[in-house]
Amino acid sequence: MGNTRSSATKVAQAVCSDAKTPRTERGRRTLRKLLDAAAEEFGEKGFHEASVSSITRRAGMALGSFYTYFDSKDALFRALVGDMSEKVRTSARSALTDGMGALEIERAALAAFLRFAAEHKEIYRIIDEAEFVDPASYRQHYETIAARIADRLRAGTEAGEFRDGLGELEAWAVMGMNVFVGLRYVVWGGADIGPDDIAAEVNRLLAEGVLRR
Amino acid sequence: MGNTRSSATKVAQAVCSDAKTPRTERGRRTLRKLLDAAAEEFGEKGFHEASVSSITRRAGMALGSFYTYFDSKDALFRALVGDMSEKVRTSARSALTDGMGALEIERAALAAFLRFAAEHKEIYRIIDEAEFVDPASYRQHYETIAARIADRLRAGTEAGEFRDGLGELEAWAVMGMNVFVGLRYVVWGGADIGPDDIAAEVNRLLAEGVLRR
DNA sequence: TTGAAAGTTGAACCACCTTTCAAGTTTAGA
DNA sequence: TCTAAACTTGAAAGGTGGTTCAACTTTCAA
Repeated sequence: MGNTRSSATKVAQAVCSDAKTPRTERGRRTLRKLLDAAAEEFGEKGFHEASVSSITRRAGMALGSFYTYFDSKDALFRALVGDMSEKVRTSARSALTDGMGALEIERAALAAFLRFAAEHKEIYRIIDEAEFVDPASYRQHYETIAARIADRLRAGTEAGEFRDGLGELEAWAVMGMNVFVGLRYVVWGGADIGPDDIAAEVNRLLAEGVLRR
Repeated sequence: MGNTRSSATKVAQAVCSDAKTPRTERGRRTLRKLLDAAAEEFGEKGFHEASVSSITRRAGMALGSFYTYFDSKDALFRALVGDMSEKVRTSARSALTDGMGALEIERAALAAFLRFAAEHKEIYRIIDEAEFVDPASYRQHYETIAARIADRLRAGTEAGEFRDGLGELEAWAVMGMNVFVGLRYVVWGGADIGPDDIAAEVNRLLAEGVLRR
């Protein structure tokens, strides 16, 4: 199932600030089960409707075990936000390969993000709810992504492919586009358009804008 | 204080589906006080941290009076989302005047939205939290705004100012830009850039995109 | 083999906060 | 003025669900 020693260890590192680090392999497996169950539960119900007892029930363990791994329901949520936030960033980065042009990079990053969102619709609810449960992580999530987009835009300008004057503000605008089309066409669904087609159309808007020429 | 008979009546109509319509002028004033106190409380604390007793304390009335006007804390929140949602739409529309070009309309609508957000930073938290407390209103809020943007884009195309191929997807992208720059530069603040300058820069991005020419 | 550390268990505690209600006060129109 | 309806009041009921804890089981290294 992919719960090898190394992947479980990675989990423990990623969430170490909020989870009590397990000492044994059994503990690492239990922590992973807890995080997976929590992602489902928080994704379906939201933070406040979700209950610790329901999460442990999903994970197939007793209520009390929860507090071996987390100090509180809040701490679990924080750990999960960090976990998810890293996954989102990783998914976009892994889609980029050498030799891509600046515009192509934006298209590929968006398509990868949309595919990831399709597989993990719960990220929207979890990241969005962090605004209320864990504001610091919420800010950090978006600021980190915006910084990365801003870097890519500047690189595009330096490569002569993009115009001048692209900075942080444009990065936030690009991020907003990506997030909102993902919400509408991937999370909500109902329109017959796949990640690649969405990315292509948004990419055209990003490239040339709306003005007729 | 602006609580004239006619404005209080308007309130009662706007929230009628969730509030119990007051019969007297005193009742309308009390309902308005409740909505204002709730906007503050929900804006500061979020739905779940906010308490009915704290809201009535802010509004300067007894706890029990709350249930004269709303069936539940949820009903109050729904009423408030409807109230806020309408205010956002009104603010953008009121900035548009006859004779504006299509691109200028987008700039003016964004600037007006940003000014409104600066005056009512709580709208972000309230609308965002509707995703969890009142999903139907959340969807409706964004779908309504997206539909309006899509109409404006189509009008721009018909007027020959915008290119072809602008539809719902582009409308969601535009809305995403606007929401995210508002979050970053107005709600979070910290950068010395005002609504008009933000709107101008986003407008350039929308007009011509990022490609060098 | 063995014992100390790690992990598991679930009943019970308890703090919090929404909602109710019956009694009192104010308003508005006849 | 007078009375029925509208509105106000705040103590207390009642439910929910996070958190604790002490006894029990499993793991692992010496």
